[in-house]
Amino acid sequence: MTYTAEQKRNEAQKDYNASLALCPAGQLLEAISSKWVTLVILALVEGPQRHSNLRKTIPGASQKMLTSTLRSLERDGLISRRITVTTPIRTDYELTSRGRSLLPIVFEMKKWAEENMHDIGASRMAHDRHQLDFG
Amino acid sequence: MTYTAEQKRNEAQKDYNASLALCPAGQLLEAISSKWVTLVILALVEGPQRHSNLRKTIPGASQKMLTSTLRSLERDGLISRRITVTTPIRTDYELTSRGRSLLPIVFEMKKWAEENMHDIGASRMAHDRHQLDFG
DNA sequence: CTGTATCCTCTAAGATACTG
DNA sequence: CAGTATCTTAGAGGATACAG
Repeated sequence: MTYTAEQKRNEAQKDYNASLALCPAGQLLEAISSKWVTLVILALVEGPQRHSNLRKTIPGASQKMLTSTLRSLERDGLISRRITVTTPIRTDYELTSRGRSLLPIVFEMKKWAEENMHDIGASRMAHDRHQLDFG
Repeated sequence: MTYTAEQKRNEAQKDYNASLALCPAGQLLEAISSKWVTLVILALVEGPQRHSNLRKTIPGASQKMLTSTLRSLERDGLISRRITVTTPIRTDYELTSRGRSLLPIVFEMKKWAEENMHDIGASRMAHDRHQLDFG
């Protein structure tokens, strides 16, 4: 049985993905770059927040997404969860020191996003219009 | 017709998503945080690269994903594409100045990821083991 | 070499309802 | 209030074949 160059390349890809998955950065970038991670971290900058409070602060996230984002961050040791067994129950989320070590990056991303939002919007429109004309 | 508090909250969410989508940061974070964006940008740090070269540098990405990532970055004005009409055809991708303005952030993310990869791996294992025992 | 088009699968994520 | 479970669906992404 023979392979084309294309097929060989596909095999190489599979091997690569199976073993190292991605470059060192890649693994964590996925964890950090989830749609809501940055927003949750920013919401916790000022201090511990209750679950219900986070929902108000980040109305774009469904409860399901919020919970799963929080679980994921907890698993990675970026936030901690403290439960107070009252009725009704109460839970507070807080950045760990490792979570706080991400703050400089998160702030920079926020800053960059705010500074470039306008221009990127313009680029997109220009690009899309060009697609309409010639695409 | 009456609504429960839960339903009202869901409605509020929809409105929010429909109008502002997300906070200023959110819009762009999605663009930046795609699985391959960081890797492509890092691959272009040293200078322009051909399509085939990028495939070699980032073997984890299928051609489809690579192309669509490149298109997305081009649309946002973060990279430029120059085509040379020879046979076979040749295309080179290069960071624009706006793309280069992302480099400090990308480097910091890479650095953070490398520094914390080990500890986060440990946290995950501990967390997962706990789940097995008590979850 | 660089890309597009097709098909197909599988997961992310929303809606909803329910438990402690 | 905080969280889980279930159902369902849109879309991301892989495999493959083809085109300029």
